[in-house]
Amino acid sequence: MLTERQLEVVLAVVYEYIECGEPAGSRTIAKKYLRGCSPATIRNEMSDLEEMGYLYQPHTSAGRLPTPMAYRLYVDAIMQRRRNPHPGVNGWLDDIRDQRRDMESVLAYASQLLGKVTSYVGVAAIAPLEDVAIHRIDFLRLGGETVLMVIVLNGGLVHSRTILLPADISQDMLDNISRSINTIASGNPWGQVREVIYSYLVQELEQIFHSCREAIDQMDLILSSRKYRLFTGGARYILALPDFQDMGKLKAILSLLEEEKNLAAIVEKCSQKEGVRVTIGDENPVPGISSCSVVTVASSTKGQRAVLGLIGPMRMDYERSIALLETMLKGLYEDF
Amino acid sequence: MLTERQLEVVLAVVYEYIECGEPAGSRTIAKKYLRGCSPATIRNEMSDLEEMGYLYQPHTSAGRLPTPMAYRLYVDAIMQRRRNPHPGVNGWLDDIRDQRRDMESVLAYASQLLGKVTSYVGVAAIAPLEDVAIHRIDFLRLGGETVLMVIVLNGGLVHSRTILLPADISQDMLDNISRSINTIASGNPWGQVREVIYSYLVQELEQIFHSCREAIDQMDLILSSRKYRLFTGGARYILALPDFQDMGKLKAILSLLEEEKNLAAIVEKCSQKEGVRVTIGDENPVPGISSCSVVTVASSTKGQRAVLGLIGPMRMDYERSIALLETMLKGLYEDF
DNA sequence: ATTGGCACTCGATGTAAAAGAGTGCTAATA
DNA sequence: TATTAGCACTCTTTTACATCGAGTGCCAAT
Repeated sequence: MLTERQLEVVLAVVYEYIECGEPAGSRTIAKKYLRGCSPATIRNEMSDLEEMGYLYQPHTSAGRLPTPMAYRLYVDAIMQRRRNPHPGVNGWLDDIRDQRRDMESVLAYASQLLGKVTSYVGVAAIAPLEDVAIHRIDFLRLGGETVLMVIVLNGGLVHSRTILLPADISQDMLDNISRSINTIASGNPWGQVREVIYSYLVQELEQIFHSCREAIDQMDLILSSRKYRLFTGGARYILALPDFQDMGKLKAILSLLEEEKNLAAIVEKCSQKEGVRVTIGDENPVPGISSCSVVTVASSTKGQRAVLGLIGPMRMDYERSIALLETMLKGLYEDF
Repeated sequence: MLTERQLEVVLAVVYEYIECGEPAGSRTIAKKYLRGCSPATIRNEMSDLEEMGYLYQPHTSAGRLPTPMAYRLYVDAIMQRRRNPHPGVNGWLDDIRDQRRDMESVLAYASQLLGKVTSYVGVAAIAPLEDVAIHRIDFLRLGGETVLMVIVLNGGLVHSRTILLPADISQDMLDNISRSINTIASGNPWGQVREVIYSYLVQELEQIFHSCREAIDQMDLILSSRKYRLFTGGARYILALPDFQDMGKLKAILSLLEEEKNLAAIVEKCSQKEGVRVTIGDENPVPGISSCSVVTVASSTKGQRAVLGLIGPMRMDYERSIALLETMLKGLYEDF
């Protein structure tokens, strides 16, 4: 569909706009990217490309801007190419290694780092895989009717949830229950042991079984829904970007970050396949950030699925973002 | 120092500015607040008040704005008065009761609620008191060298931390250690049992003691530092306020929210005494938000110190904010 | 098919005048 | 002596208008 030169022009416009943040004129493109052509030629091509939906003018006397279609073209082109690892990541990873123990704080820190070095919003997320084995389940009486249920999955992911259990079940009884449950569950995925545990609880705790309903429900919630645990960082840095001087956009993105649900939708959508994924503008499942792009990289090992991501303006530096995320996730996986 | 009428004028200017967000002119003040005087009289008073440092003009032909001193006067006046409970809080508390179990999620939700209904930034924090008794300490082997240490305090506060312990200490051994420690610690504050636990670990775990160093360190960190666990919510709503149209201020406040350390400083300072505390502009320990005010209310029970707060522009609605926080904290304490 | 030339468009920038809000001062007043 | 009306003055905001310049579209020449 597109001639060789048209492709060159589109990519040049995208590149130029990502670099400089201003509409690219025919003159600039001719001089910086297609030396063989005159501005007039570029103008003709641009005019055609505008009809085709790749470019548009904010007003008559301005240069051309890329449409989401053009960004898509550009990103697909990048993805074909071989990427170099992002420099500097190793140093940051050393920082992480030095100071952080558990997955939670590693990811929290990683998301902040991502935000800081890119000026976009950093995202990190982790969720258990469907078939992850349970490592152990413990119950700790907090006092009164409340009991803390701690579920540790193989791979080190820890979930804790407060549930209500009758006050007359002592800690010793809880320990016994936990021991029995662990005998059944430990090393197996929830799907395989759910029924067994259920019937164990039914017969063992007959008299108080109705109260255990909630424990089972919560286990289901944690172990079946496989919700992502989300971390974001660096929101403050986007304020410096020219693209977010508009309060409307700013509000949309801050709302997104505060609404766990929407952020989860984005991460979920992006993480369906392994590796890098770029979602441009309207391709995002969340309305309101249709002028933003999301770059994510996902990977699974040891029963967990981890996602690192960056949310930035549509004219974000895709090439660098992708390289950074890939290098970082790879580095993190070497440690954990 | 201030005559009766001067006081009236200052308070009127503050009130007017809080209400309308624009500099108050002599005419307005005379018409809306001091009917007995003419604008010219008010002008004279204002001029004196400006010399005294209570008011200032952004430029010659504008009305007067309150200085932090004036806000202080205004807030002190409010604090003298009896406050009515904030309406609507009971409904929100019902929401919280229905859906949330543990302190963590209650406070997270509360902070979001506070932000949403005021358009300021909501803050919630909780920390153990110095003499809080330990309820129990457990160790859960996560796999490899990592062990999850869970410390439950009387009152329901739960701290967990991943520590490293040699892989050859089995879960059974961990359970034994935990049992012994709990026999010593349960029901007592850390300060009283620290040494006993220390020497127990020394003699019991002689051969691996050096590895337990970290466990003790982490206990100290959690139990002695009594750091606040912080929650913030509603940052997105301040974007709509005219006071935060300025990117500089916005950046300052977002940075504050992302920097746990600074936020902790604010909460700590505000929570030194019981009840309501208002910190205006420069009175805040954190530079950068010198154009903001912080209203907090603190209270201690059951071994915990809880703080609710609002961070808003200096011209925030102090009266409503104070009422809201007081009503809310009181309501939360009835439940927990 | 490409290019140079040129008229045209439209936002950005700058300047000047007018409008409006509010003050400070002075002289009159109670 | 404290208050007030009146008025000149200051400074921002708004509006209008001219200018500039980047960039286009189109046409005729190559």
